[in-house]
Amino acid sequence: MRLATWNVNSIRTRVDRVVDWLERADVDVLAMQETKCTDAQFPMMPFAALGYEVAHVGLNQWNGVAIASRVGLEDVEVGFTGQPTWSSKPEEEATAEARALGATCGGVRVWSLYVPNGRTLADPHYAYKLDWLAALRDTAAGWLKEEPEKPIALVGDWNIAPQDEDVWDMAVFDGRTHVSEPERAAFRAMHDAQFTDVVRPFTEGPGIYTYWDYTQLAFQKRRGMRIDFILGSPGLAARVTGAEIVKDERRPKKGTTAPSDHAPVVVELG
DNA sequence: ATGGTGGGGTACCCA
Repeated sequence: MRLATWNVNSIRTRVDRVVDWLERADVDVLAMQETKCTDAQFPMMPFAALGYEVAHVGLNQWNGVAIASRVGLEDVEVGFTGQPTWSSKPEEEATAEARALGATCGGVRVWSLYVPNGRTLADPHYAYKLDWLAALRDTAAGWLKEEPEKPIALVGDWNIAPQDEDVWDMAVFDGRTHVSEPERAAFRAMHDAQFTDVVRPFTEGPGIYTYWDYTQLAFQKRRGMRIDFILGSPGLAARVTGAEIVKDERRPKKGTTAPSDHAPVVVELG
């Protein structure tokens, strides 16, 4: 089974590129972030034509997460049921932001996650980001307490560069979000909760990224960030046989729409 | 040069 995550930056704009990649990538499950549409606006037909079922949550033009699967799509769940401390915001607001969608696909519990950006260290969104991550850790740890062997994948845009080598120039990021110590501690805490990065062992840096800013020719200048991750529970990590970052999908192509600013990340499970 | 490029929308906000 091949499981992928991709921040698509608007599925309505990008659907042709996403579906074109799916046709070639032999991916069974694709988690998407930043779909930027409502459920009614999500372009289901191109996915259905390739044999994928899709679950989506997005209540407005911001955010929105989805899971497309051709190996079953069961127990679809928005946010974390039974976790009122899911975020520092009221539950209905957190749901409206549509940052987490779970489903069981081919026996694997998959969560498509769009971690809050944080904006700046002084912004209330930064505190919200840390609260969100703490709630995610506590919730995920609870799942493993119930079922230690359960294969669970926490995939998506984490908006954290956990190591210095995960950004093209640490000096540029001094004092900014994504590299701050509290954010990195939150990412390490996921590992302490037994959810480990299953992609990095197959894609060692430095210079290996999943995101390149649209501005200042960042992609052409190889100025990127590694912020998209697949974290696996022990039961999932034991099955991983390979992983890749599909950098080619970040490349502009003549005669087609612009690429997303993120590349897909894929993990292979035995 | 306080820029650049994208997406959402239709005035700017967000990444």
